[in-house]
Amino acid sequence: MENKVTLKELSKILNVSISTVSKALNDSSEISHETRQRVKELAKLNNYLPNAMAQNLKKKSTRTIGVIIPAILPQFFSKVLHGIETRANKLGYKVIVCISNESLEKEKDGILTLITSQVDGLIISLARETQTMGSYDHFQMVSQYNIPLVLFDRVTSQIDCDKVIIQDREEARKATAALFRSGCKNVAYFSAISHTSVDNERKRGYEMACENLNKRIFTYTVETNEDFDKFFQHEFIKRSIDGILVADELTAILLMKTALKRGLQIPLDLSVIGFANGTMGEHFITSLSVVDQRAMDQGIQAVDLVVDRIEGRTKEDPVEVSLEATFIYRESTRLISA
Amino acid sequence: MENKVTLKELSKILNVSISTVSKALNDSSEISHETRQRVKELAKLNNYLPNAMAQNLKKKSTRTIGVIIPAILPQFFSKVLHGIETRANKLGYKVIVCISNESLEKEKDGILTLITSQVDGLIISLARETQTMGSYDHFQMVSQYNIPLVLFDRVTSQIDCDKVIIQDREEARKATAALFRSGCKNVAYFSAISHTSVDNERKRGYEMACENLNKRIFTYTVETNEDFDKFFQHEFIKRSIDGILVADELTAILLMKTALKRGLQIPLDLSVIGFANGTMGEHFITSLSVVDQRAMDQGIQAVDLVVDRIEGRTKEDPVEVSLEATFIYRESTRLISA
DNA sequence: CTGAAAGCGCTTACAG
DNA sequence: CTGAAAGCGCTTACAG
Repeated sequence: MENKVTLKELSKILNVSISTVSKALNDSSEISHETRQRVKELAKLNNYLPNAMAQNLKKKSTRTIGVIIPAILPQFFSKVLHGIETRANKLGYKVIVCISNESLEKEKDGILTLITSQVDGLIISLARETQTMGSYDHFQMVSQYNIPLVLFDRVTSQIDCDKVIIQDREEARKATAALFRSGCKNVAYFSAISHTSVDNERKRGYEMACENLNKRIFTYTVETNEDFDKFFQHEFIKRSIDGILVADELTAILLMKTALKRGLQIPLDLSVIGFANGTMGEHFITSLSVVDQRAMDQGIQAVDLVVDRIEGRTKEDPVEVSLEATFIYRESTRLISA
Repeated sequence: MENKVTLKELSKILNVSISTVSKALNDSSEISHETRQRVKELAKLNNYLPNAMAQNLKKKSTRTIGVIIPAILPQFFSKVLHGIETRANKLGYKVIVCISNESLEKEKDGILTLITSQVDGLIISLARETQTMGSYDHFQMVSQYNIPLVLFDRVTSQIDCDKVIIQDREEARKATAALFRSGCKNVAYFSAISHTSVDNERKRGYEMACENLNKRIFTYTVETNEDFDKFFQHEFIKRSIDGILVADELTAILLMKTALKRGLQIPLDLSVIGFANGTMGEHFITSLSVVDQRAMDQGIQAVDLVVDRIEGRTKEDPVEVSLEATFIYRESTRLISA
């Protein structure tokens, strides 16, 4: 009922000017110690909170970071968001979140909304549709408005900005090689996120490993449960596949589920390695060996990069942070000799 | 480089007043059709975007909803957030997210930050520490500043505001009764979220079911893996427990994992029902029967309630929406006769 | 040490 | 139909 208290009201009560109140609350050395005390007491008494809109308008900084993620349900993205939120808060920044839902249009809207909201910086992982269409015009706004931008995980060389990624290609290559080393004869690649940058990279890494060892390449796009069934009925048998690298966690779990239901033994009949490191893969029986995408670290790094830009600590050239991923050895793979 | 365009600059180029530009962009009927066209064209040409800080300061509305969740990693909360974000966007609101990390202090900070940010409304699920200590003083600020508030899932009768919950007590009672009906002789209650409102309610519902049927009550608080091992070594045998109601998904999974590792059969030797409805329980082998907490719906309802308040569509009295949860029958329970 | 004034970028009565 | 003016709640040179 009593509603917001303003500097003006405090100044009236104390019979001093608004300027004095403002300076006192900001601990300006211009103001006498005694006045500072009086002002602060009254402010606390009235639960005074500044109006950030007014402050920001004046200071031309909102201490807010805008974040656009393609989805929030895959644990990878909620972990990154956790990293972003925690780090941003520690550095005194708020976070406004938009979810693009893998849609180019919603990503565009998100960018406009966030620029309008005067965010000091942006952290974005590209929508699948955006990457499929290769449509990046909407990022011109970002550079025109001179807003520091960090891309993570789903990135593109077509946008000139700071980036955070893991070494997807190299990790996929190593994981594939490890499967062969553990005794697999025919290793396939599964993905439900085709056309994303990370999928391209991982697939390429997989292919490189196969080429190096003169192995045949088998890549599959899977979307529905039937795709899995079909795979096991035909390709799995025909190609004698006994190892699979999977580009995302949920797909890896669905794959293993189908295999187990069909009476296959993991990792004896079929070895599996997944990407990302989620609770689901960790607790599944059999537990999933994974390339840890270091979600939390990606979030933290992205914040550090964007804040460095905002606060002018980075010189001109774009920075690309390529985190070294770690392989987590679990039950879905046979012992791998170093 | 070129940086933000303002009304003033547009007005200079067109040789009209700032007021005219503003009105034209807002499609005011005061302005001639021709001028409107000219203004809009120039605005588009220059990628003009309004400064929301200035607009909000004037209009005293930010069309922003502040959200505080205790955690984001449990899928329940990221699903709710997804519901909130989607619905809020559809209604033209932005979302600022704070994560309290189950800490009272961070919850307080979050509230101050969000009030300072002039959010039009708040959606909060209480931190565990807040509920444990029963410390709700920081909510006085919210009512003093007259900010519409909706509590969801973790709520308290001590705060007078709109609420969204599921009927935790009744659902727990029904689930427990169902376990007995399916043939269980001794049903226990497991929780890793003790002292939260939802835990209290679910425990109470469990107890009611036991009392109704003259069954003994066994409640356990579990935090570590050892707790599970200890349980199976002692209590499980001593009490001949063959059914367990679990207050959260992860605990249910860890419980089943331990049971399966010890060679028990689910649901033959042990039936399990969990709360929340996550991907993990769905895909676990054996899949988990659950009370669906309707995460997405809770988020949507919370937004509707808070927006109704913001836009003055609700009269005085607090509204409590109590969603009917649905039971999802899966493999972790024996067939339950109606 | 204190205060008057200008201004951040908008919107909106009000006058013409 | 257009524009001058006031004001949203702050901050910050500048004067005194």
